[in-house]
Amino acid sequence: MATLPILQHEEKIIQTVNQNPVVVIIGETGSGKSTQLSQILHRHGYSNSGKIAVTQPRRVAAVSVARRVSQELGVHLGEEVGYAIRFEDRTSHNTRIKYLTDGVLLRESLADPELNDYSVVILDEAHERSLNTDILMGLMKRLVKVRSSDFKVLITSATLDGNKVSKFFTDCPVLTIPGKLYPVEILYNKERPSSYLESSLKTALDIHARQPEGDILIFMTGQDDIEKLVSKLEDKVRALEEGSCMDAIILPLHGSLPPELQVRVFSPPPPNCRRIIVATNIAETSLTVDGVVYVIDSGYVKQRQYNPSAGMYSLDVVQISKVQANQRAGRAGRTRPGKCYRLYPSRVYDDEFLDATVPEIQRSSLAGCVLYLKSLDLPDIDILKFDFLDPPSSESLQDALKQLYLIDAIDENGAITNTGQKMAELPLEPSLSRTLMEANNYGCISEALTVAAMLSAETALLSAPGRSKIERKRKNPVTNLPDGSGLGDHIQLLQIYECWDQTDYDIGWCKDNGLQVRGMLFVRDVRKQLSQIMQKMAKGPLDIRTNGKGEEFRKGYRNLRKALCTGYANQLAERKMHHNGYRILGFQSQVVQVHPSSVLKADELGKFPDYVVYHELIATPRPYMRNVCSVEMRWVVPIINKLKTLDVYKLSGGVEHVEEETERNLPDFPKKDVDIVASGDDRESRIQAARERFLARKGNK
DNA sequence: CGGAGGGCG
Repeated sequence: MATLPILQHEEKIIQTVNQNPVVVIIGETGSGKSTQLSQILHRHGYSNSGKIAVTQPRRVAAVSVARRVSQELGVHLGEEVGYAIRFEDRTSHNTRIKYLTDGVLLRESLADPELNDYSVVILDEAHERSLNTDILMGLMKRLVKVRSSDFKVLITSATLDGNKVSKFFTDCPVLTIPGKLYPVEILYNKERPSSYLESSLKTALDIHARQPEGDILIFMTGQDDIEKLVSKLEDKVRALEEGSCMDAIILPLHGSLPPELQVRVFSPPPPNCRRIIVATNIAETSLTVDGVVYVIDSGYVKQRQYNPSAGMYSLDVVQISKVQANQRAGRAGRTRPGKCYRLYPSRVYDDEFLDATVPEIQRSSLAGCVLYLKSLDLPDIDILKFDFLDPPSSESLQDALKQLYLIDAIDENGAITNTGQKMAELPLEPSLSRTLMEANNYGCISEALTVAAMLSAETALLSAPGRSKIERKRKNPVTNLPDGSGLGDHIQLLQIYECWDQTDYDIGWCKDNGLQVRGMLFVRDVRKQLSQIMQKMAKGPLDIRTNGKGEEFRKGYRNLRKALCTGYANQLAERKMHHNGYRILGFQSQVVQVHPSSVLKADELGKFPDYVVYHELIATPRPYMRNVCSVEMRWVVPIINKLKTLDVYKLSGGVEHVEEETERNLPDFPKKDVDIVASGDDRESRIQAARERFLARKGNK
């Protein structure tokens, strides 16, 4: 234990913490910061007046670090040392050191914004800049002022942006704790390769043929590239003359790989055999592979980003940041000196890579975040001027306000409503919380709970190897899986869960139908958690039983779809007259399609419904609505009316300067477009009226 | 008809 570098700095750390409310700790990999900082503070009495909280961006980390620390202190996990993650709280009144995910601490701060349980909060892995950690940093900055002397905040960060964090916390001190990494030699390509797939292949084979033993870790961007590279590597390795060099096994590693295949990277290779692991950035932080001596870094990563003016996400391949490049290189030096082959020139690293990854808060829709901050009701905090380490654009904040207004979470002045306050209690995206609120009024809360839970797990539902097969199955009536009665994907998700429910949560049934067991169990947990929160809010019994093909089924799921329409008022689309493209309402004008994987059915004329709500817009690179639900025009009318009263300036509390009225894209078909649609009649006139009022309002500005 | 990096309540 004495070998951990951080322990040699114990005195300095305590002295600095004594004298400062906030301290930034730059702890390199292997410094022991995650396990030792809490213990050091504990030893020096910081846990006497309250608990020491240590946040982690990931659950597994919170659990495993807590376990380690409890062992080191020789106590039972859950006593002096415990952890809290979603669905699981292993702490007691004895707990002095509590590891928790950043999300859990945020939830706790909803109940007690001053976090009076804690004397110290350590935000670990803050350099990863997770959305929740960024919000927490903003809250901590306020809290150290409010709670003054008895409260300490420690933030761990990376070398490259430690000073930035320090500046944010009014120039607090920065302590650097060296790590225990072995040196890693960095080798650059002279030029950027035309194909980083081919370049990785060549580099890997080169290492395999010429370098001493040690595993190779290759960072690629996604499943597709990984599969291609794995198969090429297998061909080449097989073609090598026997005995000319050692054996090699090739292992893919990415998130949609089933867990039993993921854990293969944790078992050591047979003797005289080299492992070549081809991974996404899952191997950058989430999973640590032992035995890696060589890293091949493509310099790219797949990143999800949100465009607030279009209300759309895209998944793009982008260049990594310097922090990421260093993190990747560090993976080669965990067991002995290693080498990192960067498939790009050093000038690209120097001149083109950003210092740090663009924080998630600048790449996400902020509706949930803004609702959360509003619900805290901090008198001294103005949401639009909330002090973030890296503030999101005002465009993004206004988009969030607009969305929250459309789903009744805030009023026209931007103040949180009673509905909004309740919505914030639910661990869901605002659209889904709003759907639950509404479903409660329509007597379909059970169905809505299921839909919300299913969508919370969505990506974890389909098993990886059969993904494309399942997608085909979704269309193909040969399968036993229900088809959403043609009404869309939300309904299908509900029906799938109800089928599973009827098998008494049979695991075999999941496997037979190509559904991930872990994903479905997660859905059941989420549904239970949501039910409990709803019961508590209702202050009375709520019929949350799953009742299979009951009332809602017979009524064409009308109540549920109506509730979804209200919840997704900010994600509404109207079909173009002459084809099956949709225009989305409330964002800048654009035409989108229903995602090909959708089970939404066209009518006998081949037309989709006039109106749908969608769970997500994704450009890949063509714009699609993913997970759509058919809704009726008369449910849509009040939403269109609300869109007309939208005044972002007022929503912002009249304080923020709004540059220019963004186009609302209210329904306004060109005159020549006289294609007759099912519900044509009074739709046309309403649309015309809406258009005129909108234009009139615009003219007034 | 298209494609899914990672993570959290």
